[in-house]
Amino acid sequence: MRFKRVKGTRDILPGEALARRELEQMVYDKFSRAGFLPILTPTFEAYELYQRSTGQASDIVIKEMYRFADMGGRDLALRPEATPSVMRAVLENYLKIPIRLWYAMTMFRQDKPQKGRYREHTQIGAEIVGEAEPEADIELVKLGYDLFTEMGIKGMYLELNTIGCRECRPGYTEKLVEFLKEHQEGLCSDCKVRMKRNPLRVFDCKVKSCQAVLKNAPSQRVYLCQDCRNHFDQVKKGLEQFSIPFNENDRLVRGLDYYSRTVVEFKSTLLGAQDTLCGGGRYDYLAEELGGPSTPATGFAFGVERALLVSKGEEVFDFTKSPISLLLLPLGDEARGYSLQLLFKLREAGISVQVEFRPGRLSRKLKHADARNAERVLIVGEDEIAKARFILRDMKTGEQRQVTIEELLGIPELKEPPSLLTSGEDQIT
RNA sequence: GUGGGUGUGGCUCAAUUGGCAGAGCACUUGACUGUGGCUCAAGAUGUUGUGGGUUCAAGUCCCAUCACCCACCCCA
Repeated sequence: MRFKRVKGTRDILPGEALARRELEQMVYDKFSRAGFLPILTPTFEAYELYQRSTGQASDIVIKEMYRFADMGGRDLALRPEATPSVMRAVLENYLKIPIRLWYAMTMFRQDKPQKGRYREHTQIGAEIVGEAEPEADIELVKLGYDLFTEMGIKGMYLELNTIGCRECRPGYTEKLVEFLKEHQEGLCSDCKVRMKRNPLRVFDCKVKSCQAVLKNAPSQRVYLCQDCRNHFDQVKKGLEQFSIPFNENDRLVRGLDYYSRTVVEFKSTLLGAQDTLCGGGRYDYLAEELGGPSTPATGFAFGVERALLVSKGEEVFDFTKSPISLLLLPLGDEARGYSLQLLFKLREAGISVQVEFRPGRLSRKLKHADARNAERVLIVGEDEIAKARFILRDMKTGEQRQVTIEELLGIPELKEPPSLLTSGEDQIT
């Protein structure tokens, strides 16, 4: 029985895995320097956590969660996103706020897979918990912007909006619903449902007739309270001050229920209709929703697979070409055991080295060595062991000479870290 | 949930109006018993996604089904 991977999941082969490590290292450095601490939360949580935070009006909760019962009858779900877990962890562990946290964790959503979208995917995110100031939003956006710039994200642009707070949003949604009701006949069936559940989401609709109706919809701008207006103005001012280009888009809402005030999306023109690379915003009420004290917070998260897709494109390291710095070629049974000892000795000295144990004549072994991209080989035969002098052959030039183990340890090139990464044409997909 | 596309050796793809399932790459072995890359020779690899139907005959035509890819919705 040959098995296949489950729909929407992927095997991340060495080439891509290496690229991801490189990315994670970069992110780690950047976040650490900005005072963000790493956090890891469980892969599954109580279903209710997401229901209460991500929201009953979100598509994620309505139809995309992996929900299951464990043997104790607990109602659980694989995490579809991390923010609720992070906030839950902050509250549950009474972490001292303010605190800056970041994570790189897998997420699970049961939607239909396509390019750059998988049922299991990795998100890297950052959260500032306990700071209500617009500067926290600015800091975060700047952090993301620098990160994506450094990654070489192509066609990147940024959309920004505010969706008000609990003071001013109700007044606005009332007006919006009023308007939508008047123009109900022009709306698609989905929007009619959204109108009742989460009216702001109608702005997400791509149906042309709906967009036509929405063209004349009241703008939230007009209804913002003074505090929200100030907050938004300051965020915008900050971004301008630090030369971060953005489009102000009063149609940008977000798919999740917990957002308030600032919402932001990083997009790439390379991604087509599902162009969102990174999403985030402020969620000042989430802590209270989860039974904690009033705790303002703001954060963002991006999909690693998607980010890699728009930074490196289809190009990824070709791991089949990753070289072997030194390969030992034992000849004969006795030489195999000897080579293993030698292998460990050389490794302890910091040399990157492997052994070809498979049987065969020297010519066959050399052929294998070549196929494995060995840069040098060391021939370990009975004669060499007896004389304690081995033949070191440069596979590129074909030059070879006799060396003792002491001489081998003194060759500086062998101590250089292995260069596993060779750029190639291997496919991400 | 909706729409489109593709399924043939490990990989990339051929196969005429329906007529013996093929090539290139990769792989194995040998020429070469301790010196690779080049060359030459030989070899292995398939339920043509699956099930049914039409036919003397189906990779090819028809029906069904599955898988994967792409797009929509939504999201990262």
